[in-house]
Amino acid sequence: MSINEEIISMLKKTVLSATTTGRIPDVGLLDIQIDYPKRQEYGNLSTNIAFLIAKKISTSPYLVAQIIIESMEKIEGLISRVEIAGGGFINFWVSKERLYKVLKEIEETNESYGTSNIGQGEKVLIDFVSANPTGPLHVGHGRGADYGDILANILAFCGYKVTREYYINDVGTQMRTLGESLKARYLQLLGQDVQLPENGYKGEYMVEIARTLHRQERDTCRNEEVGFFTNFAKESILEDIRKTLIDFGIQYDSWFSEKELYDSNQVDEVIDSLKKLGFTYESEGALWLKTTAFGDEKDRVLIRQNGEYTYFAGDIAYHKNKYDRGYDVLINAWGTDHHGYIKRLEAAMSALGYPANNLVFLLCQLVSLIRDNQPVSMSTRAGEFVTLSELIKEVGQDVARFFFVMRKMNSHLEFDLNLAKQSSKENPVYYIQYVHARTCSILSRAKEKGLSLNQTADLNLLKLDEELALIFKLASLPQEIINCARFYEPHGLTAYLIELAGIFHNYYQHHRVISANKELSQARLVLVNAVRIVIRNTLTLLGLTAPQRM
RNA sequence: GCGCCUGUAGCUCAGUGGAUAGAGCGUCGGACUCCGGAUCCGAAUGUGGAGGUUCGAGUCCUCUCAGGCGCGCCA
Repeated sequence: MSINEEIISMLKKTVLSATTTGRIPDVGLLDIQIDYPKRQEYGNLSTNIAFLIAKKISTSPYLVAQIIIESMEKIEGLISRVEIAGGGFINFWVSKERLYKVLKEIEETNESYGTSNIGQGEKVLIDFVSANPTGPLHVGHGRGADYGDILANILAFCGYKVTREYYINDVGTQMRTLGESLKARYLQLLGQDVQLPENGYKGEYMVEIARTLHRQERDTCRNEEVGFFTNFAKESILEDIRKTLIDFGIQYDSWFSEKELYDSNQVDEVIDSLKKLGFTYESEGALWLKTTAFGDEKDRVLIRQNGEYTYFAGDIAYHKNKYDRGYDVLINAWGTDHHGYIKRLEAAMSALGYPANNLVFLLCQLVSLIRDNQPVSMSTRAGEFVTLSELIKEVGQDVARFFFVMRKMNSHLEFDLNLAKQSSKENPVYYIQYVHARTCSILSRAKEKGLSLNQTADLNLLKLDEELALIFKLASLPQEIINCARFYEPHGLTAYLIELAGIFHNYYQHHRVISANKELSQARLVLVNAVRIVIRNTLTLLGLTAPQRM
């Protein structure tokens, strides 16, 4: 049990006993909150429980707090001091013994320190990036990629069974346009005077693909159908996307093709089901789904007048397929430009009788790139966007990943290339990674001097305020991770790392780890090692490297 | 016009309805002959606006102003 859990359990017991002895009336269930106070003189943790109770029974929070403290069912070795402050806050100081236990725990659990089991083995499928295979990933996709991957890491750490999936939109008009564009570029290489189609893909990468095709097949493809070119373009682009994601440190468990949904009749089947359920109708030559019956603004088309299926039709089949594969939670990490699409998909799934509340939509706001205080144009049509792989090349994988996840996903991200690159030494990524390198360096230095990590080190020697604050910060990692998982917000971990790094650097600057005092040195080495483990585990969750040297 | 998101320090942004609103960058001034100076210490500047809810509001509600995105038988 974590310290927070122990305190909550202690408070629950206390309230129960105060109720049974009649000192407090029965107030029912309480949502007890444990806070981290902002000021050191308020202790390590605080609770507002007295305010909650006082409100229900209309009395003074201070009085309630007093009663709670007097009837406190103390847990042995957990708390060293309790105080009332600010008119009703109850502040706790965690005992040294409890903190030393955390150090032991970190050492023993090592790579798995910070894990929890709030997921209880629930199966989660997270669909992220899923950019159309019509061009290279750009910077905006990078944010979604980073976010989805880190979220998957965090959920897995919290006991969920996570699958990362990429949904490939490989049917429809855009695919035809893609094939036509490649064919035009290819024929141009053969010296023919051919124009790109009107909404064709103008990017330079299409010329590259045409060159590759020409290199492989010479002029033998000149009479091939568009479908041939579509396929060739799709495969080369997907290969490029896959490679870019690997360069970014991201591996998918599954690549799911929309085309296969059609080929295996799953789209027709799902439309049949919807028809039988009576949620469809025909109008103006098209087939509509009554999404308004489930709160959508207007009904949506499934099959167009010209007989083609909409993207929506395929997506319903896709989500049905995901449920049928046995996933409990379906997470869709999309760009904010898809938000209008959520209602209709929820409506469709409700119509089919699937639990809509297991559908989770997480929207990443857009990214704008800034260079030399000027916005960088990222128009896809003109083919002048900055690709993700260019960004990785320019600022490095770690910096790119950290910058993407540093902000809340529903705020816009301004990615300042100059800041990320030129002032890289002032960069928070390095600030954090430096802690890792430094701890590694201290440990190896200690080893040279014949001081090794020792199970029997006397941790009681760690009694400086800075040391206890540092350990307490290490102790809060599991809870930090749980909070991130619960709200699907990984950016909290970046803040955690910056704070932890600050505390450590400060400590290091003012106190020697390795000194003439052998016992003290050994105790401090245990602390340093614990910092190393926590930093490394958290960096790993964020998809970042933990360098031993820099 | 309607819907979603965002307005917090000079800039980029944190901030479970809780106590004196915090970081980084930038600016200015300092630090051990020492385990890594990619470090540390110190200084300054504040919630777009108006109401409301309550013991308490950056956080919740209403209105308003400003910016972004979306409102296809595109994907």
